[in-house]
Amino acid sequence: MKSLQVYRCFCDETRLRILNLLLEGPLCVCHLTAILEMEQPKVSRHLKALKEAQAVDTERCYNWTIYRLPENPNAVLDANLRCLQDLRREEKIFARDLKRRKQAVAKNATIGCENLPQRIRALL
Amino acid sequence: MKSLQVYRCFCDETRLRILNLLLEGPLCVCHLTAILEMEQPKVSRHLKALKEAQAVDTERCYNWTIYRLPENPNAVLDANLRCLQDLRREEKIFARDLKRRKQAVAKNATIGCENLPQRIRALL
DNA sequence: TACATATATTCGATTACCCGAATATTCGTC
DNA sequence: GACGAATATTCGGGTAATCGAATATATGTA
Repeated sequence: MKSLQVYRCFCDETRLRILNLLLEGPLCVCHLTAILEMEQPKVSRHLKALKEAQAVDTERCYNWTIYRLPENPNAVLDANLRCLQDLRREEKIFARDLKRRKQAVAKNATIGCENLPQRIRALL
Repeated sequence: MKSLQVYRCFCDETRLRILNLLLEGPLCVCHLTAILEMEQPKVSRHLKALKEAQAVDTERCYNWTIYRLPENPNAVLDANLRCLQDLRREEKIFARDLKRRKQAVAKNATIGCENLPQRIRALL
């Protein structure tokens, strides 16, 4: 049953935190790693689980992989993303993450911009 | 994080099927066992998990334990019970269970009534 | 008290999940 | 081709979830 996979995604605090962060917009792996203060392989593994459950979409952009919420989430995902927004008020960790997200993204308007390859940066 | 426990409840097909059945009204363990065509200890164990996550309420009634959805489900539970009603159209197993439920309950207007203690039956 | 029914719990084995550590891959620069 | 940065995967160990089988408990009857 397909919905079970979506529910399994929501069973892990790290994945809830990632989804909460993506509610504010796309992020690359390195930003997620920094915000969550976790090892990169761990973050990547959770992102893979989310991807397999179709809870996130990805876009490869040079060296970066941008993760975002799907444009047309299925009903179960959609309902629980809404719940997540309510949970922000109850669980401090979500608010903390959003605060750190703001700090991380403020440094660079474009994600990962600080390390963009020279050839690419010249185009901006 | 408390919501994780609720989500873990939804990660199991048997528990989803139980919740789907309870959307139509309370049931006792023996009816659930019959409808789901599973061993009773298995059903009881899943019911215990639902109870611990506060996804069901129980009421002891003579020899029977009646399980029902809580009157005031929390936000996550409520949202996903709604999703479950939509899932009925996508997953045949839910419709099948509802059909069997109707058959099981039709036999006895009162749940478990066929085996009610004589002293109790006299009161009806 | 002995017995029957409904339900709950325990036990042991299997499987699934999560993690840290190490390594692989991909893409761009020099 | 060598190197660096960003990301992905693999490996081994520990923990948690699930199951069937057996057993325990609770309630009522004779």
